Amino acid sequence: MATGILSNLNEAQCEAVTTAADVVQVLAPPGSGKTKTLTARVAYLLAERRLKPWNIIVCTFTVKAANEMKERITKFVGHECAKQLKLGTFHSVALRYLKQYGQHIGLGKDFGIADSSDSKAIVKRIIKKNDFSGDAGGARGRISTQKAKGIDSEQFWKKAKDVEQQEFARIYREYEETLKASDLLDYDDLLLRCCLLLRVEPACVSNVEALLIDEYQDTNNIQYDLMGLFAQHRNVITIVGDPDQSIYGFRSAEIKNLTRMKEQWPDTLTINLEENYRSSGAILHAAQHIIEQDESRPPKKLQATHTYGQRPVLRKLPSAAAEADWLVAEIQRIQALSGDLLQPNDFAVLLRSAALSRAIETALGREGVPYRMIGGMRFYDRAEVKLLVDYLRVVDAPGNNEAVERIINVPPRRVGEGTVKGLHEEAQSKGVSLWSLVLDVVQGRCKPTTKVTPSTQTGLAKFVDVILSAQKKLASVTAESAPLVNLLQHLITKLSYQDHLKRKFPDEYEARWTNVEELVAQTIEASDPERLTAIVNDGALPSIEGLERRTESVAEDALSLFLANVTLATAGTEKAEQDGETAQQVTISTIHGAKGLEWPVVFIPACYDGSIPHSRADDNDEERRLLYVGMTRAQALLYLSTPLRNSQREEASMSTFLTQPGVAAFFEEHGPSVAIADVRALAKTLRRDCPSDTAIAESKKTLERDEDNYWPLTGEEPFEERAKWDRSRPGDAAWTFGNTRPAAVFSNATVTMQQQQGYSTTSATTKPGFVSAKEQYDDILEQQKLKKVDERAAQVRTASEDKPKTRKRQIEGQGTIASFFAKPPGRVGYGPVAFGGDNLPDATLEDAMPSAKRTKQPLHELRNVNSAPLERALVRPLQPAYKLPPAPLLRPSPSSTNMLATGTGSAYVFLSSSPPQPEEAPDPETAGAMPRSDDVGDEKTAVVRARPATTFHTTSMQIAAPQRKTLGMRRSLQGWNARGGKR
DNA sequence: AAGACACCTTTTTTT
DNA sequence: AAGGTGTCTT
Ligand SMILES: Nc1ncnc2c1ncn2[C@@H]1O[C@H](COP(=O)(O)OP(=O)(O)OP(=O)(O)O)[C@@H](O)[C@H]1O
Repeated sequence: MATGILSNLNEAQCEAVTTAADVVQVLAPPGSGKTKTLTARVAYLLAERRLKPWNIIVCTFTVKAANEMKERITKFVGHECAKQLKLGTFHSVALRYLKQYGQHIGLGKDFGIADSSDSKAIVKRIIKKNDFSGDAGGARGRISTQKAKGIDSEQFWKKAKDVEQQEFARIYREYEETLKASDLLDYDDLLLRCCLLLRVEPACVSNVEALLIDEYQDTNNIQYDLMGLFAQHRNVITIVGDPDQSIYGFRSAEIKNLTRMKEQWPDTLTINLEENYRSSGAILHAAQHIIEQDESRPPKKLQATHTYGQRPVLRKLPSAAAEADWLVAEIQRIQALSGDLLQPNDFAVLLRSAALSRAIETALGREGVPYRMIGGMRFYDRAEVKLLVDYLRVVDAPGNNEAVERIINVPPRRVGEGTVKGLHEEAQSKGVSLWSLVLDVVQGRCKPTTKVTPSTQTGLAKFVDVILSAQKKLASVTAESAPLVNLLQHLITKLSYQDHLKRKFPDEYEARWTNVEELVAQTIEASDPERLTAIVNDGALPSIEGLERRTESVAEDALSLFLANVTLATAGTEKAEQDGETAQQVTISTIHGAKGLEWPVVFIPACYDGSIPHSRADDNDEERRLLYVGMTRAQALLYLSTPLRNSQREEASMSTFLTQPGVAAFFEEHGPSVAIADVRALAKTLRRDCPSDTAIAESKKTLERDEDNYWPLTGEEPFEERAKWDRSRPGDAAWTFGNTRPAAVFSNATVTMQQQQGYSTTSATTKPGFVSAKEQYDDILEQQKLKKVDERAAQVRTASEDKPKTRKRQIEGQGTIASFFAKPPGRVGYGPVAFGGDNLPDATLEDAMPSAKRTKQPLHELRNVNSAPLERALVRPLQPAYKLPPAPLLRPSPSSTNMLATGTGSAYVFLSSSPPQPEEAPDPETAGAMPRSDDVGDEKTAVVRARPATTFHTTSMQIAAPQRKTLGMRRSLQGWNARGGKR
């Protein structure tokens, strides 16, 4: 057993895993196998030391890290054992203790968790009420900082010196009172109360035999205390961390906790790992050089185990849109030149902030590259989903004033701001909850001092009815009958939620509704009795003799369990992640979200001042570490880039971290030429089989351009800007080049360009290279124009022709020329693209898509993904659904759950970027290029056909009848619709 | 007093 | 794109 655990570890790692020392710190740079060591130690403790899984606590800082950890441990010890570990984020572990032992500190069982919007709303109201200045977000952050320091509102109140501090002290105090009144704990409270509990009742953790913590550099002081308390009986602690990767200072992470730990446990064994198993030498060198700009940092050894490899790329592009186009073209180029050694899964785009994803998503979408988005706006934070969740929260715990306030007038019930404010204050002064006051008012038990007009009274009555009937529903239903789904369906009906969404989001109703469907699907999964029982049982802390413990019941606690998971962002993520890994898709993530993960190819776009380092960041060193973390995610290829103008078209200059003297020497100015030898090296680094030379040559042929030489290295616009002046074009407004996306021109062209002879990478850095490229460009332009005329003639009518909307789009640069060309069969995209608005009025839709209804080819044959969800798509009506289709949603049997589950991943692909689409121009030539149905699912035969992209941009979503969309997929769909819909 | 509509700014990172 | 603000109508 032990040999299995230790077989892939080096000496230092082995020592860390097997050491008899109680307290162990593993301090090591990125990619040195820290997480691997930690998981191996868990396995070792279980197998060799015979610890019981339920006596081991494993803590991480993010949900994703927790899932990743669980997966890795499962590989060692199997699911049966792994699931019994007390493994999770600090917050979720703390929550378990509070749920089960909270009574020892006077905490009821039914407390809720305040999410950030609750907290912010509370603070905002307090500020407004008291006429204080300052922003709610800032005050909220300050409260959190104080809590992390262990200073409660009373302490702060006492030591507040100046007026400003007193003002804040008041906000802090009222905030705490408000939480208490609603029986809510905020994120920090979960940790604080858990600390309190473990101090008051140490027996709670008397069973704990070992504690392990990943990414320890991210601990804040409460978490530090919690660590000591969890381990207080046996003091067996293993932590791994890297001070250079500390990127959570904004939530009070203290790197000092490393030394503090050594002081508290003087026998701490510190082990350093120095070998990097992840990245090529070139990437490590560059990353190392950047982190060493921080002069306060002690020098460290970092030994590459891989070859030097390709130097990372530092690229300048004219605009954010151009950057995105270049990036996508590089993904396609590298995949092709690697002979499909690299697949979409192997690429990641890492961003400083989630909002930067828009340009990238647009470009990926246009090229039909499937992707998934991690981080950013969460599924449960979307307005249409959050509202329903808030209803559920009120049904679960009507004392939650915050949630009541948010839903009391949505949909509009003529209960306005003034009334709510009045009632809220009245309730507060009476010492009752808003809900019970409203209930009394409606049921005539109490006349409010607040003026309530008759129509408002009616509105309140409606509201009360919704909640009461829902509560009844919940109570009357047994665990076996999927209480959550029934409850949610009840609410949706009772609220006429479809109509509400239609009114509120006329342009993007479909997308919003799809999210509601997704929520319903999530609750199906969450209320699967087997699953619930498993969660309750495995989540339960072991019972300890002589210690009173509250247990959870599947029937009664399904709702609150689900809601807690929603707030802690745990709900649905595990499944979504598994699905995300099986489907072939490019990952887009924030850098924070990417910590601990790795990909063969990593892009970090938008490396400009203001983004990295962020303009609002107050610790530049942390920003630098963030860049370092991003860079060290890459195994084989790393691309940094910056647009010279950001998405708001303001001038942007390259990040100061990248303009320091000496940095340039570590980078290439453009993407690498990839020769066959490079592919072999790549295969070796990734420990994969190398494709045959012929396979590589074949896939290379599908590329129009096998060098990264389209965009000038200076960051200027490429030639077609000049072409615009040089050439006279027939008077077709749609042909305006404007900001067109030239990359798309090339990758979409049917005309195969002759390979550029003698055009080496080095010459790409010189101007002449571009001149010759221009000639080829002109050539292609000519041919493409001819082809365009042909296509136009062949098509009775192109949808975009008489739509000013599309024309405007084109002028804005949303893929003009590309629209008129067929992609070569075989590669480039991964499936047909369909995008954008499902929001057009039906008439426009039919106008726009005359061919939509003529489609002969079944949709699922058009793409290379799992066909199951597509069949679901076909069952769905073409017109917007006005009813929840009950069939797929109301089968709570395990098989249906599975179906939905697998659907998730693929639907993901499908909705995120490349929904299936009917053939746009059923012309025989392109039809011949269609894949046969038995080709479906084979990556290599992915075939892309002619399509006017602009048309799809605006219409295809409706035809593609969006399926379940999963967590994190978000904006792809929604953002698009929002865009397509306007104007 | 509530709602509908237009117009404005502002958008870090996570539990 | 969502939240705030301001104006007008009901
Ligand atoms: N002894 C080893 N031999 C071969 N490969 C290893 C070894 N140790 C780790 N690796 C590999 O190195 C990669 C990085 O490992 P891991 O994610 O555990 O590193 P890490 O130190 O946790 O990185 P980070 O600090 O970035 O989270 C993984 O692909 C892992 O499989």
